[in-house]
Amino acid sequence: MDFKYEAAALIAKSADMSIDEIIGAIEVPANSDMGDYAFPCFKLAKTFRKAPNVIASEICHKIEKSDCFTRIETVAAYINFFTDKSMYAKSVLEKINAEKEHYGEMSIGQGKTVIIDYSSPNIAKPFHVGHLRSTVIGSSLYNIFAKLGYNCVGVNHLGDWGTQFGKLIEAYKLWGTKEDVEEKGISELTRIYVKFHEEAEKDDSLNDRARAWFVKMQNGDEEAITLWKWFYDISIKEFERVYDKLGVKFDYFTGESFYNDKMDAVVQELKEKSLLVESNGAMIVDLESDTMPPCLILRTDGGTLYATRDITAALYRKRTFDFDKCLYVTAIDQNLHFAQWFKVIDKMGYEWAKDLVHVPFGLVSLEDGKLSTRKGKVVLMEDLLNEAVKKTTGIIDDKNPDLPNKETVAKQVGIGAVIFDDLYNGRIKDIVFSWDRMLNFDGETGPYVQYTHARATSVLNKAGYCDKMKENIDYSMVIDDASVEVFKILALYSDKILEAANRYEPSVIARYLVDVSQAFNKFYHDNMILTDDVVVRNARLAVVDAIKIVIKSGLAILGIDAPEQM
RNA sequence: GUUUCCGUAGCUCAGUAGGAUAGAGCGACCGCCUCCUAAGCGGUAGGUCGGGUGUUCGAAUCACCUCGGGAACACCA
Repeated sequence: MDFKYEAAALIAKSADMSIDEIIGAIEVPANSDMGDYAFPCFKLAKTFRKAPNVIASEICHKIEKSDCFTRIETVAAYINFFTDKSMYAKSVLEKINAEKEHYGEMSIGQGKTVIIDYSSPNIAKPFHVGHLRSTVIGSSLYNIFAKLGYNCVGVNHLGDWGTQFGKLIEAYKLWGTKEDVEEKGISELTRIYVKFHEEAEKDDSLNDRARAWFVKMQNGDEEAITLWKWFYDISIKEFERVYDKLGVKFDYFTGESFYNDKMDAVVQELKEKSLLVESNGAMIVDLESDTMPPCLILRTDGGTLYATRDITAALYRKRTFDFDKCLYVTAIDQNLHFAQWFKVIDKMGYEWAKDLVHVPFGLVSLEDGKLSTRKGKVVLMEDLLNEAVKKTTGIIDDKNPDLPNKETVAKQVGIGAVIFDDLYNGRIKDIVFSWDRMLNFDGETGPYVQYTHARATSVLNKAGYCDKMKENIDYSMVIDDASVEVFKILALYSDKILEAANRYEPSVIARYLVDVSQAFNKFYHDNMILTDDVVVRNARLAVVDAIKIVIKSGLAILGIDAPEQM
């Protein structure tokens, strides 16, 4: 039973309109004194040529009786519906109990593919807090679209090709040793990379030698490729360690190098379509008629660029996966870049250019300014995660010293806190990294949601909750305000997933989980669950069980574990 | 200069396909564990929704202007 749909159907019949015209306008009033669902009649004023409040009362008069609602009344231009509380409780709880972890899933994405390009760090550079956003936002979008039934393809478009590797090879030849690189990994590669830039300031010939190395790489020179592959493997090993901690997965690690041998054909295609023009020695696609700066395709020396590789990758992905959407989760400062090459795809005559979506997020900076690998001004991802786990361990020792699996829980909670913090606010917001905020576990945080889940689990365990208790539940036992508030929120789950997908905004889910948690904690506070009255007890346990299912499911969407105890 | 993003409580932010008295959390102050996990719950204090004009029955939400902050803008990614 869908109460919102039922309300829309009643209005539609009474006003002689279609349900589709009505249902989008149905609201859930902020204050339950005004009902559980409401329909504002202002918009009908023009069609009916009457005052909104007159329309409201006329429609209201004609509405037929329904078992779903105990009361339907008019307040000014609003028609307010008061649900039959126990029927409402029954419909929400039975649905969740029947669907379990599949509750909230939809099939609108059935047979469609969405590619999500996320994380995509540069090889040979440290994985720092600036990389967290793309990683967790993309990973969460993957889960969100999967809930809608889409076939999701997660791609880590590694920055693993380009002149920077020529620089690295030259730097290694000059100042590096096999032992140091093997022992210290990326930090050693970073050291010699930074040194290269310092030295190149004084001696420009270093840059020439670096470019020469890159040309060798492109031509498959054995020494160059061996070194490159070595740096690549070292980096991937460190990245994998971070991904494991974060619980993030990818279907493909096809980075930029993957497209090295596929770009010639694209350049050729651009030429054939007369889009490529020469400008100051470089080859560009002119976008003046689209009020954008030109898109650079080939450098003066014939080398490819970022845009060349992205265009090539998009064509490859369309051919290989025939996607319905391809999402690029990158920082907002790349806005122009994406707008430019999306336009180039469009100019090439591909109608699917409209399916390419840049999902931008705000910049991360430190309290004293920008993150900078070269200046050593970074907070490493591993340090952050370790610190969060350490802090959590301390809290557990303090609050729940006898907790079993302490280490596992500390990881789940500490890392959950970091992920949740990133996903809680709108992705477009800039973030100033703060240890204090990151390690605060009170209020609207991951640990708060996890704690709520642990509390719910604890009650269920104490009750020895089992299938037998789910039989013959008397839903009239859970019609108090706190319970009804819980049902209203639980009923919104699939709407929220859909909204999160439409807006490419995981924060919709994160905020929803806080709403669920707040509703539960109020319910928990107001209602003694484990009472002697078995009828009341079983009804309340059903509420707790439903909440547990939804919180666990929602946290999973964000990529966060839901410990049973903490 | 052009383009673009942002501006809501002391701080961090929700709320923007226009709708019933602008919401949380943190911080501050005051309460609540002989009762299911106090990483919790309740309460108090705190707001010219940057400013202006317009559209509308109705604007934090839309349009135009303006102020303030960030970012991008040719051979890096």
